[in-house]
Amino acid sequence: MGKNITIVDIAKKTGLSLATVSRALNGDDRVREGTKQRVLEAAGELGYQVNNLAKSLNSSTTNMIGMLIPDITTPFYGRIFAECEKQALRRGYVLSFCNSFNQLKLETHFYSHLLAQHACGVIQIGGSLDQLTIPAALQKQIRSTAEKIPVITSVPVPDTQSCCVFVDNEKSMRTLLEYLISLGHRKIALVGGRSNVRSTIEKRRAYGQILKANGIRKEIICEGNYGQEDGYRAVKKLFREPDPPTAIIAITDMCAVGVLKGLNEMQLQCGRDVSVVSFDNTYIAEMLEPGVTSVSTNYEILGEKIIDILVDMIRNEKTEDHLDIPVNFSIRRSCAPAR
Amino acid sequence: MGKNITIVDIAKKTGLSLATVSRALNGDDRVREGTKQRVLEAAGELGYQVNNLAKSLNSSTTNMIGMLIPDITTPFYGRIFAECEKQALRRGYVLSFCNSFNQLKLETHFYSHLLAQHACGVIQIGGSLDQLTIPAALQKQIRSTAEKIPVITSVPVPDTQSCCVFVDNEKSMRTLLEYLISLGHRKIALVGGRSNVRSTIEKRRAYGQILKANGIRKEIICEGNYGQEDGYRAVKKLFREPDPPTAIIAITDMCAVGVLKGLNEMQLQCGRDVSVVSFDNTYIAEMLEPGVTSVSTNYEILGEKIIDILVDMIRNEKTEDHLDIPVNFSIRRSCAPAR
DNA sequence: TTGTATGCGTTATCAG
DNA sequence: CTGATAACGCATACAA
Repeated sequence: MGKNITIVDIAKKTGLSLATVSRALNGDDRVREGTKQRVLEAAGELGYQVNNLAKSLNSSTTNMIGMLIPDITTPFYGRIFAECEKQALRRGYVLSFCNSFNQLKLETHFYSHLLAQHACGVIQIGGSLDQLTIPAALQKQIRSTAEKIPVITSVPVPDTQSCCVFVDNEKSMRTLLEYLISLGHRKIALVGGRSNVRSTIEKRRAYGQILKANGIRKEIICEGNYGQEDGYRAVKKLFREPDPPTAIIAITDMCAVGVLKGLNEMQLQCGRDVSVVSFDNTYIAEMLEPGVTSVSTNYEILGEKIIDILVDMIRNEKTEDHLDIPVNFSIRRSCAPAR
Repeated sequence: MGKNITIVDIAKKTGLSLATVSRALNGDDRVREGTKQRVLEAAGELGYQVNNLAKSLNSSTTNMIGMLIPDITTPFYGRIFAECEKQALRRGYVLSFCNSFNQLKLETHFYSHLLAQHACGVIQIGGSLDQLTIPAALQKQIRSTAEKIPVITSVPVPDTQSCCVFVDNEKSMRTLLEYLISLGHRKIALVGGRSNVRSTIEKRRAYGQILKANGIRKEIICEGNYGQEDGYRAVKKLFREPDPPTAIIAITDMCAVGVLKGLNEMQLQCGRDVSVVSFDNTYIAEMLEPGVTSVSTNYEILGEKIIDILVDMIRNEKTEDHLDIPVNFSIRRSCAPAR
């Protein structure tokens, strides 16, 4: 590993000063075209590589945005990440990313890391943030981080300058329910989801309100988690009891997978005997047989909004206070009129 | 945004010198326990945050490893990434990651970025690397990068110091084929995959050799891509012709999804009329109905090896030259004896 | 248009 | 054990 090549070397080689070389390299106007060429040429010959560390240290600013997500192997979060990355690149920023796996320690650690690296902004989606009461340690970390750099969270954090880009769970739930009700369903179960997770709570609240508004008394809620097993277990239970639902709302696409497995085992046909819909509208919903009708926020727009707002904050510009992200609703073959 | 708090501030507050503060902060032995406490306390009170930029600039070393992957939203690459991240964190390194989307420009750009950030190592899996002849621009970039920092690739790059951690496609194919043959199948189709992708070429070569070794003449190869549509299309075509296969090997789990859809439409039952297996063994294979028998390298071990070797290279230690990563074979309900 | 000198926050070297 | 000072590579205010 030979010595690093720096602008000093270029200066020597060209006989110019550091300042001129620096300016030429950064496309400063006030440098003669000829000199600029000389510098660029010398840089190429020497195999010069900028050192962003020095650059950032000097300017005390980077183009790195941190992104904290529970689990990127999940199609839902994976998609959100990919959209954010795309937008960030477009705006000249780089995303530095970390799986939190819902571990508080990893989360707070990542915030410190970002601060140490002088990231120019942070995005956290889900994780411990989703708990009904955000852990004090995380709250504190976010608070102190937000004093230095812009922070965007998927859930509002009290007493903080962080900005919340929220997903409208009420609207999604309304979309699903109105669809099912329009098909004549009145016994509709909501399957999966923990009662200490904010988004689930919001969905359940909307579920209750909308049912009531439509004159439906019966709420069927199956507590669980967000995976395949949870949908499976719920179905098994629901259809062993008398008066089972005619339609099922799965809390995630993965949960719907289990629902379909369960129905299948019980010789019930999805899309004929029982209607199934789900949240998240990832490729999983499309992949199933039959394809499952599913709803989510529009991922492209979500990613765009998140990055737009963050970049606005970074550049100290005005930023939208209200945002209305449209819903992505795909009707597939998993539903039929109630009989 | 108030002024940054640095060790200078701590030095002032404690009346110590910069050097001592620095040492105390880094847990240097040769500093009195009492002073250390004073420093730590002051740091806490001031809300001091290390500046890794300065640190790295000075030591000209970071703990950041770059990882370049085609598309992280894919369960296959997502899993590999997650395993690498886990191992990297365990070893005290941070992964900086970029989706290449198979775009040459993004790839070379990412290499420059990593060099500029003084990453301590790079991992590239797939992408343009998978093309039969690696694009010259990428090859050049890898070559010059590998002169400065360790590089690990999923495919050997000629004339380079980069290290290749390869996946044994032959072994995987053998596992699948021997299983099918042991069930009595002799008309086995290989569905999906482009003929200019190295891993596919390797799989096809193994497919041909193993069939021949078992006295099977007939090779049925359906060119395509790696998605759902490709499996679907292939099945439609295969079963419209006379003498269709009794077993299908899908080039990926996603491809198997399409295969199942196609069979379903043609009233053929997977796991009874036709046997289906696939590569990658991601949760997709498990999710399908019926679950699809699938094979892959062991992801945990792959991630571990990759990071172990890279870290060895970073620390200039000896590194394994040969690595034998075991195969992950899950038998599910998608196969039956040939009739 | 170009050059000089200084600082960004740390660590390392050399002296006490 | 502790302190002063010089790097690390770059950008910029100020001077020419």
